[in-house]
Amino acid sequence: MASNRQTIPPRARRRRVGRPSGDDNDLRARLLDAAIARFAREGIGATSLRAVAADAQVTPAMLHYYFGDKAQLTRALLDERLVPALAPMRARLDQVGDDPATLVAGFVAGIAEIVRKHPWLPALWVREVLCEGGELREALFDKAIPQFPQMLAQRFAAAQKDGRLNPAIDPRLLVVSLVGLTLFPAAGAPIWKRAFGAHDLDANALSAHTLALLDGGVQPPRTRRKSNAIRK
Amino acid sequence: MASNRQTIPPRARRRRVGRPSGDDNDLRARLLDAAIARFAREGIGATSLRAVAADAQVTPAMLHYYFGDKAQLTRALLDERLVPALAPMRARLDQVGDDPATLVAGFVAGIAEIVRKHPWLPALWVREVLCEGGELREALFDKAIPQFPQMLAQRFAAAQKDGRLNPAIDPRLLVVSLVGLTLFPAAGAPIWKRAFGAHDLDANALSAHTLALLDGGVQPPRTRRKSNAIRK
DNA sequence: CAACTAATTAAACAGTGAATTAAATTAGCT
DNA sequence: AGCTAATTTAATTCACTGTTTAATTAGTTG
Repeated sequence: MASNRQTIPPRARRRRVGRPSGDDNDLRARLLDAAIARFAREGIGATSLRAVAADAQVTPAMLHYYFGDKAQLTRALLDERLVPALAPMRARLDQVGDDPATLVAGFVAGIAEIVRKHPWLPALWVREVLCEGGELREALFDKAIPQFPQMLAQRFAAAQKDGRLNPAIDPRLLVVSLVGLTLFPAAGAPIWKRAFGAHDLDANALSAHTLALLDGGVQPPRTRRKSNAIRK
Repeated sequence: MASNRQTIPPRARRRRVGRPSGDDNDLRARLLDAAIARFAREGIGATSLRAVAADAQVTPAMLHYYFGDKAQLTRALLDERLVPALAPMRARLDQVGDDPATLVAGFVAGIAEIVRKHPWLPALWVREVLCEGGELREALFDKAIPQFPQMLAQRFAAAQKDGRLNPAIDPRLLVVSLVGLTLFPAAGAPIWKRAFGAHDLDANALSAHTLALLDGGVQPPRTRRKSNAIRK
């Protein structure tokens, strides 16, 4: 809403009409970058192609030239940005063994790496996957993470059968909890950093905390067996 | 009191013009209900007053009559729905003591109760508080939860000093983790229920799982201290 | 160097649906 | 009978949106 007054074009940064000279050969990638940044910040539905074009200092017609229409742009974003961003996680989890502790550690580290490399991802995930009616939810169900959560849950369940996982937790919900302890804090970082004034907490601190919580829970090592405040 | 609520007269889908007969005196509350449901499903920005009015089987002009404009409707929603919905949590946490275990259990139970009573809340929270640019974020910072997270974090920090909290976790991030383990799974329930086909998992199962995870972490009780001797 | 192709902007097109307001209509209350 | 409260109808106002066509310029090639 606020950034849409372009009737007076800034004289400085204005391209001449016609084919430009020089090497602007990765413009398509720049358009994708601009689009994904806007989509993450405002949501796909609320983002106009004009805004994306303005961010990339280009006219809306360029988006049509490179992508056709908005749906195809979104699809390109999914295929060329989101799916590749998530891909390393699968490889990583295939490498670590079947032990729950290493699986969990691998997941936490994997999300941390993804978030570090693609800062737009948590917000986009929340908006377009977590929210009902998000435009990427169905697509991700179909192609990106076909049976990824199920695979994780099954490995947890197998470990639980072998007595290598806390028997009181649910293997499927553990996957949900892992997302809630990694992607969710990443998406909410602006909030809690401000709420706590916690500018000393970086990604490493978050990972360490999360791993400690997942490893031992809230109680201190000593009183684990004696204090049965939450014992069924 | 509830004589003429949502029981639509089968013949008259459309109301007649002019003041209606009978006691339709809780219409304002019904408008708020319709609005909050839409806002949670589609987001405030994407919801038209027309849609809200249609849901309540009323014309858009009624919304103007009762609330003025959209901003005032949103404000009313915040004051009369969201804040009261969150209020019991504070009372609950004042009752349980300062022990981290009871605090955590109280928080989990408190969120579960809120979600049960107000099913729209998780989605609305995600959309309008968690997402950047959410229309309720600033308002909540100002009035609803003024120092609520800080208070929790301080109580955790104090307990940690006394050795009653796992020293490897961060008291502030523990608050974040708690939200990620409760509100987030509630908001994402449609996703994971579908992903896992987990229709056997209800709110109780979720609470039990979460408490178990927070209490002991992922590892089974016996093998906690880096032992690979699997005791059965 | 002429012709063709690629990249780009400018400007128009064709809708859409939004919030809000004014006025008319009906019911209840004194 | 008349005032007030609660509704709907219909009009007003208008900001944008995605998309397309045509013009313009730069490289490329024969």
